[in-house]
Parts: sequence; C-alpha cells; structure tokens
Amino acid sequence: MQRFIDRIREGLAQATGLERDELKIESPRDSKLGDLAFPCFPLARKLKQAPPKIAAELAEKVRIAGITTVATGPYLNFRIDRKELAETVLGEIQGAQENFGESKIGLGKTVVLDYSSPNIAKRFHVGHLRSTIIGAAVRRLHDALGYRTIGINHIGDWGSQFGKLVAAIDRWGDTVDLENDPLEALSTLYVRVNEEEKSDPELAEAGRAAFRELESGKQGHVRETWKHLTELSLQEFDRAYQRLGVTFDFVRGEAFYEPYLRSTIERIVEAGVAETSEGALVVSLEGFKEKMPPCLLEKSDGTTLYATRDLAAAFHRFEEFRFERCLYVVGSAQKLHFQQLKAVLKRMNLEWEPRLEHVDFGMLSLPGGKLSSRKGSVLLLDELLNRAVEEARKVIEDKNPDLTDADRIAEEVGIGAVIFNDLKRERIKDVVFEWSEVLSFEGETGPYVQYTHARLASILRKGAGREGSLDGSLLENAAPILLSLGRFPGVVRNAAENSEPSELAQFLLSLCREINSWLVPNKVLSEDPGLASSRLVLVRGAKICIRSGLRLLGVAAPEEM
RNA sequence: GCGCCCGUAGCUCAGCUGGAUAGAGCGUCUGCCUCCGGAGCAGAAGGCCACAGGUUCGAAUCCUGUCGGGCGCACCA
Repeated sequence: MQRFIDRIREGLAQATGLERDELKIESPRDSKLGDLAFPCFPLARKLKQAPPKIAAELAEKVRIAGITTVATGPYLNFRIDRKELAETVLGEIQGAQENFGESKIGLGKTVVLDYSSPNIAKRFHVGHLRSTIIGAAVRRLHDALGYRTIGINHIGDWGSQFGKLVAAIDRWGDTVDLENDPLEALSTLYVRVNEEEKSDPELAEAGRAAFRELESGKQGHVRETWKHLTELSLQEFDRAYQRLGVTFDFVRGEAFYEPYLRSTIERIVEAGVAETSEGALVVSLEGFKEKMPPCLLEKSDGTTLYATRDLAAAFHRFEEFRFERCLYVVGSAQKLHFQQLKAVLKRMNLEWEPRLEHVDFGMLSLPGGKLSSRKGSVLLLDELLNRAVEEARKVIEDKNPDLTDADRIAEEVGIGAVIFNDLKRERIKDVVFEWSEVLSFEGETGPYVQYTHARLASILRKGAGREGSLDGSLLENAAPILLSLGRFPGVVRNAAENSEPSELAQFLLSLCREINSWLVPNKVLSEDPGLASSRLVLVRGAKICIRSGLRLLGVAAPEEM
C-alpha cells in the first residue's frame, strides 16, 4: 500500500512542485469514489484558484502508472488498478508469510516497557489485567518493528505496607492458613491490620518498626518474612502470566533499586535542584506550566518514597539500556506521579527525559463500585478466566460438538475473549466490568475474529491443492479487503507509535467484517479452477494477516473452533 | 478549591491526528443454512457529535467558557 501512496506522492510532487511529505493522502469517504484521495484545499491559496478547478487540472496533468486519477469536486481521487492491487498486496503477504506486517524501523533501538507491576502479598485480580495485557501487546508491537524490547515487571515489593504485614503475621500468623493458601491468608491479614491499627497504636508502631528494619537492610526475621512473602506471591503471578501468555525479561521489584537510592539522591542534590522543606528533602516543581506539588525524595524520618525508587529505576534503566523509549504502562490515577518524575529529570536538564512516556489507561471498576484489596472486594483473575473458558466450552459443545482438542481450544477462545475485550477500546477509557460483555462471543469480540480465522482455515483445508496461480483481475470485488490488507503494516506501526493496541484490534474487526460479507456471495471453491485458485490466495493472505494481528495482541488463532 | 482525563444512536464504542453524506457492535424489528463454518450475512429503525462561543476555505476532531462524570492534589504506593 505504501508503494502506491509513494507513487501518488511522487506524481503529485512533480505536478505541483510541493514536497512529497507535505502532501496528505487520505481515504475517500465513500469507497466508490476511489481508493485514495488528495484534498486540494491547501493548494487553493498558493495557486489562487478554486479547489475543484485545481483538482480538475491535476487530474489531467498527473499520470501515475497503474493508477487512474479522477477529480470529484475539490478532491483528486485515485483508483489503483485492480489487478496490480491484488498482485502487489498478496505478493507481499506471500513473501513475508507470518512476518507480514513486520518491519525493521526499530532496528538498533531499545524500548523498555514497565507493565503489570502487581504488589506482592495480594491476589492477582482483574485490576492487574489492563496493565499486563496492554503492556504485553505494546511490547509485541515494538518487537514486530524490530526494536529490542525489554519487559520489566516492576513488582511492588517495598513500602510501609510490608512492615504492617510482617507485624500482622507476627501477631496473628497462627490464625490463618499460610501454608496451603498463602495469598488468601495474607489478604485476610492485610484487611485486618488496616482495620485494627486505627484503634491500636501499638500495632501501628510495630508495623512502622518492621519497615524501618526492612529498609535498614538488616538480615533478620523481618527480612526473612518479607522474602518469603515475595516468593509466595511470585509463584501465583507466574501462573497468571503463563495462562495469559505474558512474559518479562526482568522481574525487578522496587527492592531491586534499593542499593541505588543513596546515589540517586546524591545525584539530584548535586544537580542543585533539591531542597529541604518541612524536614523533608524535596524537588520543587513550581516553574512548570502544569502546577505540581513538589516531588518528595526523603521523608523527615530519612526513609525514601515511591518517587525516589522510580527515579532510581529510571536512571538505572537508562544507563543499562540506553533506551529510545521507556514506557510505563500504569493507570491514569498515577498521572501526576509520572509528571513529577519527568519534571525532576527536566530540572536536571537530562536530554533523555522526553523518552519516558506514561502509557496511561482508564480505571476498571465493578458495577457495584471500585476494586479495593483493602476491603477485599476483588474479582480474581483465575475466576474470570475460568468462567470465560467454561462459557467457550459450552458454545463449542453447542456449535461444534465433534471438535477434537476442545478443552485446549476452549481455553484459547475464552482467554482470547478476555484479552481482546480489554484491547478493543482506547486504553484511556474507563471500563466497567460487565460479565455479559466479557462472556459475549458475538459481534465485536475476540471470538468473532478467531471465528473468521477458523472459517478461512476451513476453506483452505477444503481447497488444498487448488491454490496456486494468482490472477489479480479476478479479485476486483475484493478490493476493500485488499486495501485493508495493504494497510496492515501501517496499522502496526501506528499502534506501536501510539502505544495503542486498540488501533490494531479495531482494524481486525473491520477486516473480518469485510471478509465475512465477501464470503457470502463469492464462493471461493468455484468450479472455475483459475477463479478458485486466485480466491484461495486471497483467503490465504487474509488468514495470515488476521493470525499476525491476533498474535500481536496476545490472542490465539485456532485453526478450528 | 485547584489540576488532568472523558462526554458521539437506548447501551458499549469507532471515526485514519482538521477534510466529502458521522460509522460499527449489542438490544429491538424483518429476512437468509438442500450452497466453502449461522460464533455468520443482508436490511429497517435509531444522531442538535453534552452545551455556548471562537479559529479555519472546512471542526466530532484545535482554542476558551459552562454543565455532567472519573481521577489526582508533600512525608502511602
């Protein structure tokens, strides 16, 4: 597709004398008008002529191989020769196969991604889903562009709540089952300690003391307990990641950066941007256009904060990876935190500060209200996935009872539904969790895309041996599909650039709609061998594209379902 | 109180970074399986793009204000 756009730009540049890059090529409102369009309005002032007249003149003047040019009002519309369109796009897919959509624009550059980042001692629940799924998808999108990607799980394993938890275990550890269901036990203790410390100063102090000991680095009972908590939690997280198909290069909790805290603070102090305020060490951020409270580096008792550890992590990551981008896939509730983080780096005049991006996303809430682990009102990930898989199993039982390997496919479809559902809308939008929506497999859903893929796979199986030569002129009525397929590499690029997997998800939905409606009146396995062969090549191309797209989103593409 | 984000069909959302007559899915109604997978397809109904100004040849898209909702605002993470 890009080749056609380039050709059009070239032709227009010659005819108008304008730079190629300033020629905006877009899609016409109605596909009947053409495949691509150039609005002539911007030229009106320069040429002192009405746009429709310019369009008409350009239509005469511009000659582009394989593309016919028609002026419609103020627009210059381009129609790509059908034969060439089919043969170019499908040829590209045939050449690239499952690598279709990939490119090398990121070669030699590194992108660090910080995603998932749950807190230890808590169950893995649906609140962790968005960061995990969005982050993993954004990461795969960058992989596809040739970037070296570094996925980091920035586990929340540090902070005063772990002091509280150690104190709670010391006091009530024998009242819960820490052996068989440790996370459940910890969750119970966490709720209890938050409740009781309000009226029990001794308990509150025990918690603070435990965190002080933890931060002191002392190898003793507190640290042992904390380490144990971490291990138990990571085991549970790993099960979730395995099921979701999510991986990391590094699991580095906040504790990992502990040894770098001193030098980080020194560095900021040396840069001359730190000051003491109300007994605490802060960086004032008053000069910025967004009004921000100061960033706290050290509490008045000398202990560090979240921001200190994130600053240490940012320095550490830059020094280790020299990243081109460092993406923090974290909820929009933490927007201010990342603004402050970047503002501190800006005050230090670090040129790489713009490379840090907060990839923020909207909040997930349950219909009854928000999720809160302190109150214990959560929906566990396993529970969600189990129910989706169970639902998929039922649908298979109903629609395709003879399916072999039905359990595995139910897992792929159920989990695919959950993942796709989270990626299909713009990430900034808040989401209210609705079972009816997550368990729906019709319409704009993951299973719809998977179904389309399976349907194409089925046709290819039945047409085995008949797929061969391609005569593009036989695929005239598939032009919308071909144009979409041609757009795919650009969609991947934009989705990565914008850290917005929904752009890819929306593309897939639209492609599947086009294909499903084309399939009805166009029998692929036609009596005519030439027609069947060409249509099979098209079906093959579409199947490859859908499969690649799903893979980038982290959704399986079963051959049958 | 201040700051940021969101507001498009009854509901959930797209709208290609400012372009032609605003599009899907769900739900409602009507059709389509002796025909490659009906988890599908075709059609109908449904819109003051929250509201008011402004910029522009052109605004759902950019700016200002108002209203509604969400999130955040120094020793939690």
